Amino acid sequence: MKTRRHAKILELIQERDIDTQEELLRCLRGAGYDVTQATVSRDIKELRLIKTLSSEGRYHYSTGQENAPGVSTKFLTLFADSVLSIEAAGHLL
Amino acid sequence: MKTRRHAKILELIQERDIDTQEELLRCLRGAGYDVTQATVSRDIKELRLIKTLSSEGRYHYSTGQENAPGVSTKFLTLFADSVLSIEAAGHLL
DNA sequence: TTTGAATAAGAATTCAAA
DNA sequence: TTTGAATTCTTATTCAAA
Repeated sequence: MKTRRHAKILELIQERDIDTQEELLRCLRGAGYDVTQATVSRDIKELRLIKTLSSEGRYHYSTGQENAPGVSTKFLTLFADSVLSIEAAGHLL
Repeated sequence: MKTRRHAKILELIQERDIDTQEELLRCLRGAGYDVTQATVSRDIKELRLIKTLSSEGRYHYSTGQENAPGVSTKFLTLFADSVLSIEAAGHLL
């Protein structure tokens, strides 16, 4: 469960600008992850996300290393979906 | 004045682990910079410092790019001292 | 182990002022 | 422009619980 959520978080912060944990929380909930800010804070720590300053002078979350956009995002999405499938099919394995 | 303080901040966060702005504030005051947390917050933003997770799992401030240690720190110190000298000699120029 | 509720701790911003 | 005081906002942690 946590793994899937982590993948989703990485996906989210690459898709759009997430300024606060509250904002991330709303997005997660929109995606069906019903957690609280405390969990988001822990997730951010575990994922080693950082709050950086955008070119417009606003803070937002990002992974430290800039990864080639597109490819990694797609991989993450794929990964998240895979885990979802495995979990969904889990009882058949 | 701000420039000197900025240089000092960069020096400080490379010398030791600074976990919070309050801690940085104390160090700055120890170095003779009598400012408040509001100013430190702004300085951090202007310097684009980020809060990263150390290997021990603790948060601390750092510049984003890891720069070769030693050289840059010395340069910064030198720079800070230079500015100090210029300011001290300012009325003679 | 992972989580939430509540709280504490930390950081950003506002508003005034010099 | 830069700053501080006060405030608000944001985030980390504690403590209990499942």
